[in-house]
Amino acid sequence: MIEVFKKYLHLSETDWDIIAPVCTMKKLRKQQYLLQEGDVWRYHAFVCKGCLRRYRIDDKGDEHIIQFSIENWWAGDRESLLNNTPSKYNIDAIEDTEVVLIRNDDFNMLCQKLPAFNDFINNILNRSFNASQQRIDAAISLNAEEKYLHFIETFPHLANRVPRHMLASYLGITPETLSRIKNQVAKK
Amino acid sequence: MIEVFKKYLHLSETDWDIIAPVCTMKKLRKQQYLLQEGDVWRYHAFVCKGCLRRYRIDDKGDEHIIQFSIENWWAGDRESLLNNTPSKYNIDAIEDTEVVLIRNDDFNMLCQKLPAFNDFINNILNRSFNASQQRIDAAISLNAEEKYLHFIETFPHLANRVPRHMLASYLGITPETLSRIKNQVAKK
DNA sequence: CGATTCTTTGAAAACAGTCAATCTGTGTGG
DNA sequence: CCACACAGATTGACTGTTTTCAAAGAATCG
Repeated sequence: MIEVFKKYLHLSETDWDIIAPVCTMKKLRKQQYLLQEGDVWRYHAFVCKGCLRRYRIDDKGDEHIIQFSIENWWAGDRESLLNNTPSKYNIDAIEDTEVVLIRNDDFNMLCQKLPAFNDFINNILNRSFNASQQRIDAAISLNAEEKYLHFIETFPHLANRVPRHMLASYLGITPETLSRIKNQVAKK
Repeated sequence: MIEVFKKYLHLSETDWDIIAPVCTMKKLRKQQYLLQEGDVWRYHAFVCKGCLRRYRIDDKGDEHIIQFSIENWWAGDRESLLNNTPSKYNIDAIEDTEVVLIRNDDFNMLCQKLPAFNDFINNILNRSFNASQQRIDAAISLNAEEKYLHFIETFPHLANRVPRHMLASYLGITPETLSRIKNQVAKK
């Protein structure tokens, strides 16, 4: 559980004495919500095991997946967290999942007290930022087939782990199109 | 020039005594490059006046605009900056533009010495991050017409300021499609 | 004013989406 | 443990949207 967290974030034991008390372990069953549209998100969530998805439901009732979060990544809704506004997203578990939750004020305290923690977090933020820039690039530059190929190249592990219709939603194409593309690609 | 920078970032005069020496003013003519593909980006650039675009050129020679930066926003390539790698982007001026440049090490020094500066930067980063999340959402959820409407709603000022073919590139559609959509929308 | 670049328009082709039917696999309850 | 139900995946035929290519108009800049 929290061992995973520890393993990933290399800090001294005394640092951990500060971190541990503000951490809450949460287990999610497949399909279970971590956040529902309309609620305000107040945490930072570190995924120790499993896989989460963050998605929006549009006027027509269609789901659009903004993000997948697997082990060793963070999940949540920064927008809701920072602005104290109701979230427009849902977050739920694609697999049985375990997360560490840290309340926002505790989190800020950790960033202030522990420079190593702060650096760690900044590093993650920067990588996330770069990742979203690349996703924008892919979304505006590539056609459906290229988007699929780009995805399996960038996240080879995820492609088999995520249900196809969710992958389609993430890529911004229909499940039917994705299915046809997969066939087409397989033939080559 | 730097007055604009001052006006936007509210700090004491003694703080400014620290900031001013590490700032370089740079004027760019329309069309002039701030960064070219292959170069390593080593600065943080604050736009005082004008408008920049960051774009990538794909294998077919087509441009894809990742970002516009207008007054009071930052520009640059974080990926190149943080990883010390050659940039895959070009940045150039859409209008005559004035930017303040701060070298990365100076910038980090400012963040450390001046908490107010650090907060200011973090705030910008967070807002940029949220903006890119929303752009991803739009890119995967909307059709061409909706993308256009979403843009002029989100950035009403920019729509008239940016050449159409660049707006098309930013939205991930062709100039022809954008032209037709505009007509169609105007009729309603 | 002339040249270049940008924008618009039209027609055809390529692409992706929709709808409906079938197939597959998984899990649940009898 | 089997059979059934259900959700997800695939396939086909069709529709609609977007791109492509080519040409003609506008706008801009030297």
